[in-house]
Amino acid sequence: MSHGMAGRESKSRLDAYEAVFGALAHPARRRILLAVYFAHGEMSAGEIAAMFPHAWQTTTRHLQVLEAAGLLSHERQGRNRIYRLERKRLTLVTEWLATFFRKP
Amino acid sequence: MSHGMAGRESKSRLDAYEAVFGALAHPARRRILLAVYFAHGEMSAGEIAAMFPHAWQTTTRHLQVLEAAGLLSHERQGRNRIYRLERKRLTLVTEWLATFFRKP
DNA sequence: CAAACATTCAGCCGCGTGGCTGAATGTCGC
DNA sequence: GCGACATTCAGCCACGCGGCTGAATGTTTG
Repeated sequence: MSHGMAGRESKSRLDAYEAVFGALAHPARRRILLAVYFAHGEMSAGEIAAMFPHAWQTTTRHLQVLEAAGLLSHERQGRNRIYRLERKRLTLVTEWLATFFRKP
Repeated sequence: MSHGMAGRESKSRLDAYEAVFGALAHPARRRILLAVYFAHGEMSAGEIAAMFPHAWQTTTRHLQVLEAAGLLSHERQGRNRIYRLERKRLTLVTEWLATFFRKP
């Protein structure tokens, strides 16, 4: 018990998978991630919302889901909100997939 | 236009992403894939259903979702249905992820 | 063939999700 | 400070999803 929350870690890890895979399930959210990536990792909420036909309020919620999953972070810049891609978080998925391709 | 259905391909490809990411969104379905993998790639519907607290009919539907996404296939063996893991299909996800980690 | 077993098919239902609209918040320019 | 702008917050509604139960299908064994 040297490091404190040993048992907890795996619990919250499962939640993390849940959040990340859940976030990736929606096509609009996958598009957002790709768009931000191709815009060199940063994009304002307005620019992102402009990509979609639906109301920007809807996009706002998608952004919140992505941020809650740890896939995006934001920072206020003047009157805009700049969203930044958190690529490290995607490695969770990579890890999960890697299980299936390990040679025994 | 040398290869014929050029425009179509990307359409169905998008559907494929939709199906695969959608299938992976549910924790029970992720568990099923892992379980089948650790059982050396094959498992009967009954064995899979036994892993979960909920009714087996519910698991049946999860299996259908996974099969529709191309992540599992099945084959009748006596009175059991044997499900087999289709690892190749997971490479769709790998590809999608790879985009984010290419060095320019 | 009948009974037992493994599994799916069909239909019901409650809840979360994703779309919308209408207000609220925060920031810049004059 | 006021008005314009960018963005979020709050609340509404419809639809799909994932759970359930009850019947149907197909297969083996005596």
